[in-house]
Amino acid sequence: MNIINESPDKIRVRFAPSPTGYIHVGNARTALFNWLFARQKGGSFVLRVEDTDIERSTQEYERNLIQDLRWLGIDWDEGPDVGGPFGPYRQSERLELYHKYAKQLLEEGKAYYCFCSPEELEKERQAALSEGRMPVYSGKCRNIPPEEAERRRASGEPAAIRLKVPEEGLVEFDDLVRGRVEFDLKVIGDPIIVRSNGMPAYNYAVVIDDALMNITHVIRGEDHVSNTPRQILLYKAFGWKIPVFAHLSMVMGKDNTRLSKRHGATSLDQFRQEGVLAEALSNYLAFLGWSPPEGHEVLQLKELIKLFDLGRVSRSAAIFDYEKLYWLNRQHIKILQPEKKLELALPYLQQAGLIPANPSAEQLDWVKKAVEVLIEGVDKFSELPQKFTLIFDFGPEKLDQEAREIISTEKARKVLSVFIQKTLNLEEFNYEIFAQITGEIKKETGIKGKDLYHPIRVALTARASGLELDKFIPLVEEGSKLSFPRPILNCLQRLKKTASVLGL
RNA sequence: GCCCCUGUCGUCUAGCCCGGCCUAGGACAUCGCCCUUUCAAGGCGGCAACACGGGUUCGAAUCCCGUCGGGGGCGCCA
Repeated sequence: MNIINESPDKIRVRFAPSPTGYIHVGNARTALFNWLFARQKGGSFVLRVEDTDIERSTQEYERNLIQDLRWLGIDWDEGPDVGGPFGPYRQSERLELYHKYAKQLLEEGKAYYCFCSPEELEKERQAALSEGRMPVYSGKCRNIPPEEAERRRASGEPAAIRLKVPEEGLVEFDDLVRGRVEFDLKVIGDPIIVRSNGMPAYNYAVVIDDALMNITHVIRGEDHVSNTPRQILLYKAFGWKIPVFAHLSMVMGKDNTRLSKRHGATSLDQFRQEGVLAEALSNYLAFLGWSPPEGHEVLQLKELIKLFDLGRVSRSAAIFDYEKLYWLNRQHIKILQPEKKLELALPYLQQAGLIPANPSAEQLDWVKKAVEVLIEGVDKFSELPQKFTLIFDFGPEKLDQEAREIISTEKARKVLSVFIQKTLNLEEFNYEIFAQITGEIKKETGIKGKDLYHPIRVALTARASGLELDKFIPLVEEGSKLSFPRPILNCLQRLKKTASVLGL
């Protein structure tokens, strides 16, 4: 084994995804828990790429993986892109290692060649299943003399390598989140460690890698608990130190099935594109199955590191709640600096064609103010362009039902005709003028409050709801002076249009 | 089917290990009220859970057994 100049009891964890697609939030949560644990304990976090499934692994997926994890806020001390003393960090580059140790097991008589065909094995499996037994390899090739096995291999017969597992006994381990877990060896057959194509099997490669990389704590999904005894058996066969295991419960969709595209966004990439903040997503992910002793829920990564505790991780599966994620996102958006909000909002507004690709300083300044007020109550940045239509779109000719009702009353007609009359000959408009005029109307007609302001809102925005008018008016006035791809009408222009549409 | 894990409000969970402080706490969602120049945001309040059945005990969400439900696994996938 590698002897590296590092304190032997230093905590080392790893995240070992296979680059076969975009990274799923469930995996991201596993990565996050590993990372939080490592960072809190002053340990090392290793990224290892499990790309032995040549059919499905690609370089591009690996790049995405790295990019997505970085975006989330996770970094690693060792990995395929940054190197490290225990490399290489891609399984496809560690093939000789697997062969070397497989050979060792073979020589020690702890492993053997298996010549059973996949079809044959499948038949046995089906038979066991239909008889209500756990499918366990029969051990048929277990006692083929090594010389004979060698001969058959030399003649070109395909062979896999299996680990010899004791026939009786118990494999047990103390899981950091689930406590003691036991498996009867009777339900564990001799697992294949090297496939007949020469590639290592997953259960074998992880053990070699984890052991050689000095991984002390294996934190992974619950779907691996039944792999654990096989892996422990391998550690024992080599006489290696067995790491501490911690199995995290699964992340489910609303219908209690594994979270999938059907349920909505599931990859980090999708959430990023939607405009969910990385800090909101990591915050939410951390709270799936874990909670700090004190009730605070809106936390930054730094605080999560401080508070995280594997012992407080829940053992039952958690349902991914988009509503709560969006709530957390709103909370994190709220505490962002205005400059940051602008930076994040801009791409969405540009893509919607509202803001030019190279905006002027004045335009940027205006957008910053607009974002500041329009982002209120927005779940994710992708919803922002829709909010901006309040400013950019003005269509009094196509009012919705609610707006139409508001301006259809006697009082509303009165307010509007007076208001429009008083603005008819104005050269400019601003909130002070607005306040003065509404004050006059109140005095002259006795109409006030909702009856007064609501119709004016509709006249100015062509909608029943939106921003407060004291925010809306300055924003529109200022914006109308800047040349946007889609020009913003100022208040007086809006009023004229409304007047003509309504025949006032 | 077999093996493993798991079961507190609709959801995430606190409490469980070390029984009484639990008439079970918080958050999201939902409902209502307040605030208000609409809506939202915000503030306040309401509704809402110990899966079920047996034990053990003076006393059980907490300990034990069983039932039922949910999830995971049972590959020459990872």
